Amino acid sequence: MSDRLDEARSRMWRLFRTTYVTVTEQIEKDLEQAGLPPLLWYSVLWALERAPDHEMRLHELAEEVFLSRSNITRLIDRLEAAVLLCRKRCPLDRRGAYAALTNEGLAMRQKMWAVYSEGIAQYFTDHLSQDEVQVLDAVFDRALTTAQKLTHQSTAQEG
Amino acid sequence: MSDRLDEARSRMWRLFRTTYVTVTEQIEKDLEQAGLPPLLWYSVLWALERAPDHEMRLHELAEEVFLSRSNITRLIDRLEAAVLLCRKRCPLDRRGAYAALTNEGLAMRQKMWAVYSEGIAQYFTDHLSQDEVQVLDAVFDRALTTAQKLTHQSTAQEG
DNA sequence: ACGATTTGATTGCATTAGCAACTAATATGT
DNA sequence: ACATATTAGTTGCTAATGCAATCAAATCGT
Repeated sequence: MSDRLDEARSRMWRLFRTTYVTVTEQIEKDLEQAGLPPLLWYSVLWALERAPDHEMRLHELAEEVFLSRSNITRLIDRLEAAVLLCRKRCPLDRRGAYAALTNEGLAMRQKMWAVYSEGIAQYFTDHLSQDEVQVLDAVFDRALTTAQKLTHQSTAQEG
Repeated sequence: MSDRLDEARSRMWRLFRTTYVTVTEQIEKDLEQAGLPPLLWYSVLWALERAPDHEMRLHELAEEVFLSRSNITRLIDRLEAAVLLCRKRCPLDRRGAYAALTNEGLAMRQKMWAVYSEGIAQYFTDHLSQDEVQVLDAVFDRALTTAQKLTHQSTAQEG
């Protein structure tokens, strides 16, 4: 199995990982310093903003932001308490609930994006050529597609 | 500020982030399924294995694995309880402590690497050409260097 | 040399995370 | 149609995280 992963690839993986953590951590600090909520909140707000009618079912959100069910409940609690979204009953499935973006949530996402995008640029993408961006895009797109295929495959086998 | 980050770059960032989370999460699951500890433990063991005499000061480790001081204390507690490392007094600085890798820790890292490397390959690097690996390596290396420079700069200003 | 500051590690406390158990509602299989 | 299984969401419990406070030891300034 160590044959599959040559020196260059494992080195690259290490850099990948470190870059992710470093950049993300720095952005989190910038957000906090600006008195804004963490990146996770941004992910939720952004997912809702893209969704039709600015609302999503909780389990869809959980999948979108890679969180467990129980955790999404509590996260939505906090966002609701901050009036960035509100819960709505689902008429078609009376078990279910929607999380719906509020105007405050919309405004908050924009405020966060100012800091967030600045961080992405400053700590990462400013130093990339157009060609490099292209390569990274292609690579991640491919990796994601296959990784997700494998993931669903294995979960299907389990159940 | 949105000028600095064009469509291609922000899309690429989103893919970068999602790829990292997806691949990492899948590897964590594989480790757990194999009855092995999480990736964080691996990072510690691997850092120690590379270090001279297989031992490092706690604060060095904290920096290496991006954890707060208090957290590294508790993490080392757990690893010590699992006999994968042991604390050693530092003769030069009597405040300080070393974490020193044990034989069990060495063996554990190797066992984990079998699963870990398999995951890296399967979910990510198998689908990359040599050229792509080269580009990613260069890009991350550059990003890391500048991000770390900026980070230390800002913390220096603060203090 | 000695008081003031900084640094290394640990502990207390509050927040956040995941797993498992639970409730309610829907889907399925005969 | 009715018992069974699945799915959606919430809640209880435990583990893990970060910040602030603490304690001990080293360093700095004079």
